[in-house]
Amino acid sequence: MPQHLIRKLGQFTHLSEEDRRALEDATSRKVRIFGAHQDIISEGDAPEHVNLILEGWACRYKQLEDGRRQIISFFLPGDLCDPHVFVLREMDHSIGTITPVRLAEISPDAILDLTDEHPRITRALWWEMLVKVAIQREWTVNLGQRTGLERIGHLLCELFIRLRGVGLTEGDSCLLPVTQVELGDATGLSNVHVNRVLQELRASGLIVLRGKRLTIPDLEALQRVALFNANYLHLDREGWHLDANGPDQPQA
Amino acid sequence: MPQHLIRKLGQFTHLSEEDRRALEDATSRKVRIFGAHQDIISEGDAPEHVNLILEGWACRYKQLEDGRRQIISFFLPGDLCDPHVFVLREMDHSIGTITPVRLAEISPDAILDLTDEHPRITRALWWEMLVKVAIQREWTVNLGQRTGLERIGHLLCELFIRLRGVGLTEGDSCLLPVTQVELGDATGLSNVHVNRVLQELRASGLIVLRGKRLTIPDLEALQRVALFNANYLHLDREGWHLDANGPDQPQA
DNA sequence: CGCCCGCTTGACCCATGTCAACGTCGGTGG
DNA sequence: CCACCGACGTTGACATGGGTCAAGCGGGCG
Repeated sequence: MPQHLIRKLGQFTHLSEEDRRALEDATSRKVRIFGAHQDIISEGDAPEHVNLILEGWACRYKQLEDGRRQIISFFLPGDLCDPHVFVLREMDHSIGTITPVRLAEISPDAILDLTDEHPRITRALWWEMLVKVAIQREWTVNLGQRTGLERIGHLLCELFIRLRGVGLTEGDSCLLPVTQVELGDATGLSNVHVNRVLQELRASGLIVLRGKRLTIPDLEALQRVALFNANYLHLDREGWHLDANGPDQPQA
Repeated sequence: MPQHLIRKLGQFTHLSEEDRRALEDATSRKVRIFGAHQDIISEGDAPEHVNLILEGWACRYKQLEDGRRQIISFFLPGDLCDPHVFVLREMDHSIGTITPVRLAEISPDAILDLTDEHPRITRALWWEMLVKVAIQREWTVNLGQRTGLERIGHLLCELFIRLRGVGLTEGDSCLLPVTQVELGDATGLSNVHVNRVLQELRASGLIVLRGKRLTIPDLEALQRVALFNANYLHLDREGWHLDANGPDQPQA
């Protein structure tokens, strides 16, 4: 079931067969289905379990009193929503679906069991959490310093590379099931301006975007115009040096 | 020594005398001094220890190739820089001082000892980390959705409340040792525009800012114009419900 | 005493927002 | 099977928040 999560964590460290089984076990107890544009948990609610996205896209967002809305981050398949929020009493933001979503609910206890018994999983979950925070920092830079064109380009690079990490790209293309309004909510731009920026990216051949399919013919070129540096995604098998079994452990 | 940290964690949970001693012990091994505008650690470096700010202000920042700079967050006295970064191989951003800074270097091992032996400290550090991430999310909203006036107002509210949490306010005022350029780097505005916004806040009586001293005569009023909601700081003694000693434990 | 850094102000400009209309496509019901 | 509808995308005209450039100012420090 949680192939995407396992594949993602595999970018950081090597997981044993038993690690995988433990992950499968912990994430198959309770599965829930949501339609598009539904709240999974709302601001003010008490967080009760950790959610693992199995399929579909979701996002964190925050709505201001006057209706302005900011998408704070995207959740893709394989993403965990806050392994440790239950330390806090209530949510300060909402998590909602973008597409229909299938997710696994994991109890705090199951997370504790998992990490108690499996040091590699523990470290891998740490890595996944630290990367998530690094992404949040990068969004701060994106919104604070980059132009509209750079913001959209940067976001597209990030999403493509994250999707690739969970096996959801085909060659140089992937599905991008978000509307232009949602891209605007994520980048702090109006939908009209998002549209114009997309036209510009298309016209310069940096992207092909038809319907929900995004193709990036030359990822490096797009990275260059968006000032995108992937270092914040920490993708270079960093965990191997911490892995007690060493990098020589054969891949299953 | 680490009064500010202890005071801050006390907003979340009750720490025993012994917890405090352990904190004092772990944070007094190695103290370092930095001048203003120096890097504590630079992008690309390998993180080696956790830094606790004892005195002075610092910030995370990221510099784009063309010179644009974004301040990603502020570190105030009592703030820890990333209790767990050492899982990652290299820094994807820099941490630099704003004023002269005195900080304690804590080794990863010391953190592990601390958390192994002291469950309340563990939970309190979790809380402090989760709040830090929540602040990062709020900055995303700030930069993405708020106007210049709201951004600056929001930042001032946040800083004031955080300083109050570590005992660094006097009544309705505090020290604000940052230049207008730095405020601009944090809010994604030009220094010129920051200046005009500050004038406007002054003119409307919402702030008094002379030299490095900031006074907020009516914090609620400022919160209102900045659309500031303090829920993301999770300040309401949330930890008491988790504290084995219960809320009835007498305050030292 | 003089210099430099940070603050302030004015004039002008541009990226992006707003408003409004129109196009297009997929789904639904008659 | 067609007509309609609503959501999303596209386009143009115009407005504006905030950026840029440039000059002046004031005070703390060498």
